[in-house]
Amino acid sequence: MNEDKKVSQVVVRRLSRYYRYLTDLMNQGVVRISSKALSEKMNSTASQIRQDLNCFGGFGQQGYGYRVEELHDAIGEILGLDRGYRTIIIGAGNLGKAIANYHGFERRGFQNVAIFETNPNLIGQEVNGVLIRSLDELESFMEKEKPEIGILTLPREAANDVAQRLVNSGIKGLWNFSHMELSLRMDHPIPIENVHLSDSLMTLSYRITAVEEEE
Amino acid sequence: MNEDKKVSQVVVRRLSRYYRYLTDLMNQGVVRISSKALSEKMNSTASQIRQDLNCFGGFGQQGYGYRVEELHDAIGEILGLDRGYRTIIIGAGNLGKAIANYHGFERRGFQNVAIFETNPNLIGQEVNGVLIRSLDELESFMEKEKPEIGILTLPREAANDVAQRLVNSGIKGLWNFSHMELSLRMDHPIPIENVHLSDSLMTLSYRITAVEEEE
DNA sequence: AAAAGATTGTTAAAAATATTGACAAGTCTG
DNA sequence: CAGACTTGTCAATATTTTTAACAATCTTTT
Repeated sequence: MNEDKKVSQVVVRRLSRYYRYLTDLMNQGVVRISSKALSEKMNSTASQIRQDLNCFGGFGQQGYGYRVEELHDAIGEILGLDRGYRTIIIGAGNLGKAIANYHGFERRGFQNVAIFETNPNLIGQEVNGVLIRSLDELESFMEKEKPEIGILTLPREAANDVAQRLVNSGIKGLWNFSHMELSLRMDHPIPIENVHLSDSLMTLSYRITAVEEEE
Repeated sequence: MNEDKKVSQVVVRRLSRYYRYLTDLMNQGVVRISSKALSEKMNSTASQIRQDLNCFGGFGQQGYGYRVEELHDAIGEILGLDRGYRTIIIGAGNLGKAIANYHGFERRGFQNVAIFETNPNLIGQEVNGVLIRSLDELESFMEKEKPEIGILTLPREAANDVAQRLVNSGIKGLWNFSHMELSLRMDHPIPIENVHLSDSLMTLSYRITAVEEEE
């Protein structure tokens, strides 16, 4: 068990994928799986899966493999899914609504507790049972409810300011969809996970172009 | 100029970021920039930026630096943004709508030409001026219009089937938001860019957990 | 209950990737 | 024209990621 060795992004990403697949297996009633079998589904190698898990300890049994549910829960715990993070969404556009409505996040233990907007026409409405509030209430809400994760689905012009306000109010992590790099002042740096959809699309564009040039 | 050396993902990702920033510079009227100045904004190093560009050729001038607009357009071309890719969205839920409504993609040369759905209540409506069609029309539309990129924003249960139909109809690339790995039969493999939002959120969760354990 | 077979955790080696440093060559500026 | 800059490029270095190997030990079979 090397609980303290720095674990690389790639490993965590793969862990999330294993987790997703193990959830499926559980639902199918599968009880046991070996690193070999798992690796075939993940198209990876048995060695890599064992190596990935080894960053956090041993979860299997020699000669037997892994108990699906046990491994599932263990990875869930590693990923922090058992902590029941509460999220707030800033920006009630289509993307914000899409995230608010997606039940997969709830299933993984994320609970969305508020949505903030500046557009007065939207304020007061509900999405998936959650009230859309004025952005003016952000600080008072933060103080009272102390949600951990801020989800930024607002236009890039406003994103940095709002992110800074969240940091100042003690947010623990940011999920940034705003098509720009955030540049924030932080006493204690918090994790920021960027989802730059335009970069992703441009990458796809590049790869299509590259494939065609190969031929 | 090593046009044919295999270029790594990381480089392409950074190129996209440079491109985004150069667009901003252009809008601010900045005419010239050096690799040093650019590197400071991208928090990277001058060497790395020159190295990245070097995969595709030389775009600057010794003693001067880069002409912003020229570099911008050159990277745009590398990324294939000048080709005017046409996209179709499958799944007219909130996420599909969010993408259809986002003008940033249009600005980068991506034109969405159709949306497909199975829900009869949505079929016939328009999003951002684009008609929502029945999924039954998929093949006939593909044959007639030959769009290049398929954007999968539909539930995971249906995703693999639809993706296979798109591949069979000659799609050039897939942008997959469907929370699952696609497993497709392809004669000529096409690029698939996965945006696994749940993995991203789980990664954030992990990082928040890890930060707290550090303390 | 012993033997055969399976599969883990772990370490170390190998391979692949990514970053950095250095500098000749060329361009700009005064 | 001289000095200051800055690129393109190559090679060296560093880092990260993957693979291979195997002792330990649990399961299954007979």
